[in-house]
Amino acid sequence: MNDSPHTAFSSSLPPPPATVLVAMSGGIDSTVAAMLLLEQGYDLTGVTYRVFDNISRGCMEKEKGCCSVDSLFEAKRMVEELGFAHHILDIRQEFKNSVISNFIDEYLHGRTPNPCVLCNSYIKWGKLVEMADTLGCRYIATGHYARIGRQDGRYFLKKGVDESKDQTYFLWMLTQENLSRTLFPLGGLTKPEVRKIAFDHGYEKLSKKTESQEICFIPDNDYRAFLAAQAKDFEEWCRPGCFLNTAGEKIGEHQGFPNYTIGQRKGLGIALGVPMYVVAINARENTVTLGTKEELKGKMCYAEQINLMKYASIPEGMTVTAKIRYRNEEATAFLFPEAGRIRVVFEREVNSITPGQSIVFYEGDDVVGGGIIILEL
RNA sequence: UGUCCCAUUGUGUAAUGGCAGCACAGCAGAUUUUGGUUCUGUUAGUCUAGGUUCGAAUCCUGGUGGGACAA
Repeated sequence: MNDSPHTAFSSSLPPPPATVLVAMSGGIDSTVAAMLLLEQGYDLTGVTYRVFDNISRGCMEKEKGCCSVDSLFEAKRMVEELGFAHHILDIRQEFKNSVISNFIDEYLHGRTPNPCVLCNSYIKWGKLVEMADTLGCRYIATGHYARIGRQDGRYFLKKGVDESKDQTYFLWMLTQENLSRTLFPLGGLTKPEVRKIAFDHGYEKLSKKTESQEICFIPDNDYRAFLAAQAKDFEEWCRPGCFLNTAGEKIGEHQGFPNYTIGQRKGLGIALGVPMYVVAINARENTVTLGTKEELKGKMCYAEQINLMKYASIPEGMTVTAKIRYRNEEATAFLFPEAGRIRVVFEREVNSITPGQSIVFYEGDDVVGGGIIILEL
């Protein structure tokens, strides 16, 4: 705690000066990250993505989402003040073809996607590395609250020191190549410390900026309306169907399975005297099964699209703590590698295991790896 | 057609002559770089027309609607 913000991370960084491509969102985190790198003597170039055209969707809400056109100008202005080169990279087409199309496709298959995970891997780091190579930058940097560890020739993520802001859950898909070139200047800092740095540098307004939130390409936060507007033949997919109980009996009518997600309680419009939650979605049958909080619990799942970090392979029965959604407590789990996937058995039952969401495995602060949850083979 | 029973917020239920309450649903806010969860706040009701009473969801009479038994 007595470490100054600067020495807190300098020991793990390569000796400056080195060239760094820093992703600037216009928010406080990436801006402070850039400030810290500058003070360390790095040679910076900034880049801001234009991922989605919010203006064309009639939404000009201020300071909403990391990717609004508004924050784009904010980022450019910041970089000008800090005094290094800045590029705007228009990747709307790639973003639409990867992140958004996957988002829609997952919902139409009855799963619940996590677009941030894909975006980090495909867009943020994918494009960052590409651009760093083009510009001849050795490193890339972002304002995430995460750290990087190294062991036996492998790179892995470590949780940010500020556990309440830890963002490793969204970064499990990063490759060894990604990690080997990444700097996280904020990994050793807490959010209040970051705000103070911004304040001390004279950026009072920035220091009080609210957190970005919601899905960045859905500014009004209504993903159901977004699906209806963007998904091809949505009416074909989204038809009223049966709410079932866990015994398979009809207990009501739903508004189309893509409108629901596992664990959902609000918006069911069904009153049974006790809270009911979505416990299963069957896209093929167009049924949505409801159950009590107790019936929401589960003890195992599979993880696919595995990305390993700390170790090259997972020993049979390895004990880890697993996180099945952001801001959830980790749960002790045992891993059993199978062909192309991992079977995950939880020590105790956990709530609402949701197909499509990420599961991330930890060993203390270290990220062992992660995958996408599926329940049935 | 005869007899009996029932009717309270969107739903299910408490209150037996004395401030209509609870759960679920709904709505709003807080939290949150995904969806959801969670927390806090909140809207809304005595089927209808009369009568008894200081006072009626509650007792009496008619009506309406639903159910059961009888045929």
